Amino acid sequence: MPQQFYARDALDVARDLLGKRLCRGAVRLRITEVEAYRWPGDTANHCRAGRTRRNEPMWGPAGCAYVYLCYGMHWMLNLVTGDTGEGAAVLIRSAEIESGLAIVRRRRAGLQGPPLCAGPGRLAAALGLDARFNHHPLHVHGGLEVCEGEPPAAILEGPRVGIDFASPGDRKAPWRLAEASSKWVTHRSRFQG
DNA sequence: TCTACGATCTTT
DNA sequence: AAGATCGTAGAT
Repeated sequence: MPQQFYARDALDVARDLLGKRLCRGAVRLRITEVEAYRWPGDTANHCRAGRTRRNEPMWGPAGCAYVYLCYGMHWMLNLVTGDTGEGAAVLIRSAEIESGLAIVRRRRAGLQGPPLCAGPGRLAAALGLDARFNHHPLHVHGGLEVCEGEPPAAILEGPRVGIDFASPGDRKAPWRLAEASSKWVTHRSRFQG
């Protein structure tokens, strides 16, 4: 996807990322679940308190990766959105493995059992991501990139996961999006009927 | 420096 | 319901 694709409101980018393909070498994943961290005023957003060393990529140009370590053990992949100077991003939470299953299994050697690619920690592990991918431009060919794909027929919308510290309004905001028909979605019961 | 805690995942 | 496990942020 061109850089322009990412230079919009995180919620719009999140919706359009569903069904797109996330590729690194032979590993190709179809995105099934995402979360938008918007700007400004989103109290769940890592940038809520301004610029810090960790959230640096989020203030930079759209289309770059924001990769950070969560709970001391899981890498999270975010794609920076909006204009430079705004702190917004989309967290990629789950995907379906379209190719490169053997490589993904190898990378997940330390973890156990299926599902292989549901949940943001597993997804980053499947792609073999770590701090080296922080700031990586997704819109540049080669390395890690996002390619065209078929959009989902129906989309589920619900509150984001793991943000109990945010304001009541932001905790309720339906900014987690998922492909309704996909098996590769976490916390299904938390979506509206 | 010091310390509390987190956009998770697994097993119980 | 809780443990693994460590970088970050805000306070000192």
